[in-house]
Amino acid sequence: MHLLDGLNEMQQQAVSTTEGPVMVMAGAGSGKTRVLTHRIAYLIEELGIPSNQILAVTFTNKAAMEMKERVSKLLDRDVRNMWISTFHACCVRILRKDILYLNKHTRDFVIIDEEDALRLIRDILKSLEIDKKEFNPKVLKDAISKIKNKVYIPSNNPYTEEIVDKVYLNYQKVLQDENLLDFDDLIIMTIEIFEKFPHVLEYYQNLFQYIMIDEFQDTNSIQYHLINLLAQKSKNIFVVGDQDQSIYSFRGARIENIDLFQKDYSNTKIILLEQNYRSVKNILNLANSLIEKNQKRIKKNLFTVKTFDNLPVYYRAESGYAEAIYVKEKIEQMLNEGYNYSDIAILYRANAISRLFEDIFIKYKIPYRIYGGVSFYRRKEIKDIICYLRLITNLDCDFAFKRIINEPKRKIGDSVVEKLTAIKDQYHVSLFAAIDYAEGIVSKQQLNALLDFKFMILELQERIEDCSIDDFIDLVLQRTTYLEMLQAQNEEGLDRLANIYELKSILSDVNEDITGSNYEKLNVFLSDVALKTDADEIDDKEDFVKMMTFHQAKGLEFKVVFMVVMEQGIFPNQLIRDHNDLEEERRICYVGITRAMERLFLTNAINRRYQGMITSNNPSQFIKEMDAKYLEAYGHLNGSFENNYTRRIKIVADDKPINKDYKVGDKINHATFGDGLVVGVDSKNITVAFSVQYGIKKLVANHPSIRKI
DNA sequence: AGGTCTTTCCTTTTT
DNA sequence: GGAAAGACCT
Repeated sequence: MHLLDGLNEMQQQAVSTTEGPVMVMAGAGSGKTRVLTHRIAYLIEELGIPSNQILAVTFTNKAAMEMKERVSKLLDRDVRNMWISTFHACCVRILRKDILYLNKHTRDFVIIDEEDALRLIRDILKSLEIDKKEFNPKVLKDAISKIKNKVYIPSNNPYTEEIVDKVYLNYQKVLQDENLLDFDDLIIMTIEIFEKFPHVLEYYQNLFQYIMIDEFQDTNSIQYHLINLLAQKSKNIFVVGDQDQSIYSFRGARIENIDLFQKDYSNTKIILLEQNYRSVKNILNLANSLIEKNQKRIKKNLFTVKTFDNLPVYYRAESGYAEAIYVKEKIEQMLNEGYNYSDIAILYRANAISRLFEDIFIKYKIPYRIYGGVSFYRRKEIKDIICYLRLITNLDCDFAFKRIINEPKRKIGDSVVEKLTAIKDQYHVSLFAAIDYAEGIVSKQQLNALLDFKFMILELQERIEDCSIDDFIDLVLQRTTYLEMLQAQNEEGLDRLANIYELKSILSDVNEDITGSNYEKLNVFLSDVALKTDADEIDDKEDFVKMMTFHQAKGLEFKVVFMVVMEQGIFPNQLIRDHNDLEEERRICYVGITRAMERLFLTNAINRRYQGMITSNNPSQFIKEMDAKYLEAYGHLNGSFENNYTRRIKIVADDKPINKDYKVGDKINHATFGDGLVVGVDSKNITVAFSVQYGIKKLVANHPSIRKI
């Protein structure tokens, strides 16, 4: 049975235990994706389960895509129509079919992202005349999301329930009126249909004979509720998770679901995957020694057979700049040792940290790519063009209308939109249709601008089938004068235009993949564009260093990992409130370490510029918590905080001397003995005269505690 | 309505 | 330090 070949005993068990509830506790790098993909293939090939009766849920598009690809390879056939997707995409697929039951939205609802939602909240605050200085829209949005996700809200929040409720109700009303759904709604509405219309639920319960959930430790309450509903009938539910890698609790993820699952499914079979196939011993031991400091966890015994002589390295630089230089030098060293740029990843706690390293990499011509930050589909110009396409394909889409009515500027400002909104409310029409009632309400000039806009959109609508959908972008760009606006902006405009051309090439793929009229093609594309996050797909062909946050690195692996800016206040972050938060930060650190296969570098600096200020942070407490015998430490290890612990870590001479070629008469500084004068030099050592207190010492010349001054 | 100066705010963020 | 929202001026 080839699907079990090459799997260890536990993995085979996980693949072949198909009936009833199963929970797999899969440590980092223990081959859980392998198990999941083989299990799907096993169900289809060995048990003859129809491929559309299996539901596999992942957390990222990337993970879903990877899983589909691997299953497709195992089965040697097209799996495009299988239910392998994220929670949200799965719900969208259900809602596009069944949302009419709720009688609130139509099937062509528009999904809005977080930024769009925030925009709506700001508008609502304005209309309710609530001061946004007093009530931060972002906090309100989070509060609303927490209500929707049924997450407990601490009672000490200054946001009186009254205000939150008021904004919440208005927000929901706007969403319904404008046929919009936010990310939370996708899950909630699906549950609502299932609970109100049992025959719909039954349909899906019968459809999904086998359900599999990846990254189970990161499911939140309603997601858990959803899969519970679906699995009620077959009880063939298979979840894979690792509590030590739960790093999304700030978004409502509940590790408790692991316990809950075992209670809700009393006959759960538990399978432990404890062999790590990714990291060498020293790295795994280091990770284990750290995560043991978490009290709230079940001990496990993750082991590896991979050995390697190198120890993970800790380096404390003098400044953020020096830290980046060190990383650059180590990258060069790794290249000499035979690694490629693409084997190397720089991981950090916050996106803003990438900048310093970026500057150095540009200067020294190290090819790199930053993942995350502002993702492609969130860029202003992309959203603008998408909203043009939305309005053209659906004139009633007020949300799109508001975004682009004055972009590029056509002298239709807020006051005009307010007037149109009043007309809309009075006649119960869309904003676009409200233009027809605007005569006499807006000035003559404004009316003309509105009519120009109207005819422009109508004309584009008529010409939609005239060319391929990607070429239609050019038409939109020209006719709306968006192109003209960008061309007037020099460099920035060119960047934005390049992004739009990128969108165009994505659309040309859509053009080939989907059959039907342009109108239909665009509708398919637009229907779930909000769910797309990374057009920045990893391109393995090119050779570059990857830079990303720890969160983004989850599920990935790299031969060489740099964990940078390991400083107290940044990581763990200063905003943590309690012990639970600290444990989550520690798990983030654990996730970071366990991404590394062969080489690991932890770095930080004594001083750095951060958020416009010069700050000096202590080394991250996590460094101190790691078992020192798995670390080699270099650099500026002096200072009261560290004296304590430098004793605990091995200080070994750096393979590259920081200061070389001393000669008699040089002034140097030693970490412990202070300033001194070189009085003698031989092949390896220097003799230095320090202050009376320390006298004359013979020292290893390239020792990291010595530097030239 | 739109340009420019000034103030404010900064975690993480699979969807 | 730098983006983004807000205030102020034209």
